[in-house]
Amino acid sequence: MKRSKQPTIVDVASEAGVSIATVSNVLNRRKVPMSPETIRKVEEAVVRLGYRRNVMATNLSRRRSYELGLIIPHFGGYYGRFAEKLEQKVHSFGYHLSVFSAAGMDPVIEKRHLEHLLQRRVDGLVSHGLAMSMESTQQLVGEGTPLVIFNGWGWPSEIVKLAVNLDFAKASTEAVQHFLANGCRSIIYAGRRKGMGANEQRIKGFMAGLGNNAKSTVHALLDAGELGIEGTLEEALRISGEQRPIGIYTFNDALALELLAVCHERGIRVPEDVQLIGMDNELFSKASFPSITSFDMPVELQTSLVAAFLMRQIGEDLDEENTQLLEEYLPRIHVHELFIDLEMIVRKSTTT
DNA sequence: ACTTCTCCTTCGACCCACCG
DNA sequence: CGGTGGGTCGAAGGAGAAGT
Repeated sequence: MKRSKQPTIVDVASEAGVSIATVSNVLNRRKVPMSPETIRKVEEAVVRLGYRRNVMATNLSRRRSYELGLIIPHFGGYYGRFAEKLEQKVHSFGYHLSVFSAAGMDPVIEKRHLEHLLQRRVDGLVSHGLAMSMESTQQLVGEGTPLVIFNGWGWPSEIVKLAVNLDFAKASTEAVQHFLANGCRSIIYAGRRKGMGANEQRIKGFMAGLGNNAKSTVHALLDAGELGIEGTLEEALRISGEQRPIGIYTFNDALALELLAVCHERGIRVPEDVQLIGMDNELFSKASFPSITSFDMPVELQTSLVAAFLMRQIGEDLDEENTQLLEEYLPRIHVHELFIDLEMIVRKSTTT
């Protein structure tokens, strides 16, 4: 399909009767002194010809693409919100964000996305800690592409300069302590996918929350992916025996909601017999009956930090607000990981 | 097979007229 | 002569097309 030639800066210059550089100055460099007459001629020519800047040529000239890449596990829930917020943040710096999903961690697709982003000469990359392999990340960093990881634990410092992580471990500790304070005599963690970083963090925090109560309190770590929803509830009931109430802390709100539905089906009372705490603070956790206690994900703060740090790595000037943000948070980095607190939203699933 | 041109824009270097 | 305003010039950039 051959397209008719679009007007270029050359056409505008010829139409306005000035040089190409003058057109460029009028359109982009307002600080260069120019007569009002020249500005008027150029602007009129632009309108007459319907000129639109050619971004590819601009990038070629600037040796920058002003494009950033984001790789996330999928587009749902928290990740969708993260992408939307980050898009807004980087846009305020004059950057465009291209978002890709890792499509269930398929290494072939991951490589294809990565290659595509590199061919597009992205100026920086943001990746979820699970969405990219160590090998791909190493390649990226080796080529000098600035990279910020979010929700990635245990990455080697020589690869990752900063990982902006939500403190799932701390939140999980808080969840367990909330159950204990509510008098739960059995506490269960229902997770997803063994070996996943975010899951491991939750388990770590879960055990820390039990602390000295680990011996006296019935507790277990279940894999809901393996057991299924019904199987998870059955196993929780079996392990708990006569101990009530049972506190079930789930990997996310979706899982908590599914468990809630099964409890309703079986006539198990929530929160009297089973208490539930989810994660993500999805809209439905507030709308369900009873509403589900959950943790709010500070996406606003997390994306602000990711954007500000990435911009600093790229060499962009930060405004006062972003400078202050980095000054406040960067001293809190441990090795290269920054932890952000989640806020527990207590609802009816844990209050009698 | 190899070299040169073309695409389009930016930006530092440079030019010229004018003024005090 | 030096400073300033209002411009222009030309190199650079990566990759595909065109020319030799």
